[in-house]
Amino acid sequence: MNKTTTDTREKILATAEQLIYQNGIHATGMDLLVRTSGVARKSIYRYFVTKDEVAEAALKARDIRWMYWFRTECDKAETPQARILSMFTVLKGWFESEGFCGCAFINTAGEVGDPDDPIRQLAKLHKQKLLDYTLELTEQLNIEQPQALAKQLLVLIEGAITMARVMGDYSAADSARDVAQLLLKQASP
Amino acid sequence: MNKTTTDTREKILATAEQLIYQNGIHATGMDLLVRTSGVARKSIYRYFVTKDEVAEAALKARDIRWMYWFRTECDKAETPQARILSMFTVLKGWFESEGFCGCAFINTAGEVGDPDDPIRQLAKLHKQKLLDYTLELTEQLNIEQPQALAKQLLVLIEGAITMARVMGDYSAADSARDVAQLLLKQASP
DNA sequence: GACGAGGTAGAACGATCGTTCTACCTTAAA
DNA sequence: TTTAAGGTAGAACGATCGTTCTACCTCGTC
Repeated sequence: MNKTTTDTREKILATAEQLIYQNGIHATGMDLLVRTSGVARKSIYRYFVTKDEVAEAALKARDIRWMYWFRTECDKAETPQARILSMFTVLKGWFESEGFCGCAFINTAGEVGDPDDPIRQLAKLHKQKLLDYTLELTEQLNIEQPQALAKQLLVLIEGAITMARVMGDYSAADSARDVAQLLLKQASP
Repeated sequence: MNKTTTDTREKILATAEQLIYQNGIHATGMDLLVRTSGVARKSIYRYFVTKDEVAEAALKARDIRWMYWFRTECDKAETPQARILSMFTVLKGWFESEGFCGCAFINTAGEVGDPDDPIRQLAKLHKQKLLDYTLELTEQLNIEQPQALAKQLLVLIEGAITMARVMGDYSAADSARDVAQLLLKQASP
């Protein structure tokens, strides 16, 4: 594969990811994608059969990038407890970062009614990955029920993200963190 | 105002609410609304200037109806503690009810990019009402910081709803309930 | 030097969108 | 009985949607 070809493909995906994240799938037209990316219509349809395929690929890319970013940020903390708590400070940093529009997968899942739609499956998979990570962290605690705690932590994470998006209340991350701290104290006394 | 006129208006709103809840605002076209409601195009535009106005009115109606339902369901419990915990069993009943598609306001907020859009403001207002209610409940506990607990409870509620919608995991309500129970025990020993 | 692959610009297609308009029916009040 | 208001059915408008097509440019390779 040529260098310029991957460049074009990357440019399409990066632009689509940004546009979809900001405005959603429905509101992101091919015309806007062409204009914003600077890539010709024909070139887009060379790499992707349909618009939905572009959206799917863009969200897949975001899934990988976001998960990698979140993991590496949280893994910087040294103890298992600190890693769990740092999830919420990392989240707050995300909320306060420029261009924050909530979770792309919660948002796009909201505008797709069909549960069998590939977009919905992508969103579910993304959250499953996040649950896997929280489970990874809780298993480092050597507690009795790491699964139960992991799920409770995911509830807190999703709640904080949703409140940040819908209410614009970024301090929801702090509230979630406080609850997480209590959960940790309760789990390993 | 005539009887038939309010009937027509109600039919429009009820149908729009259902369609928007299931498929989102963008995916709900006027053609589908006309066909599903059985109300003529001209009649719809007699009551509403634009489609956005229909969506706004439909969501406003849903806000009132949902909040009333949620309050009355939760208020059935007799003690303040029980009312707080019952929020999560009520939520689980909602998740398992037929046609559940998550929270209409989280969903629609996801497909509207502009934070100043009336739909976004409606979503924010809805969650504010929910926070007001949780605060109402926590204030009945006679604890030190009812506001902090109310916000933590809202995080749990939003997290459970989001997990139910995105992951299809309705037992998230149970996880949230367990955490709430711990919070209650911690708040008023 | 010819050539095919991959790029750009933009016209154009049919479908669908929100919206308006015409034409006719029903009903309660003047 | 006439009239005006509110209802229905559906054609039709312009705009925009996703998609395809034509025409031309720019390369590295045989």
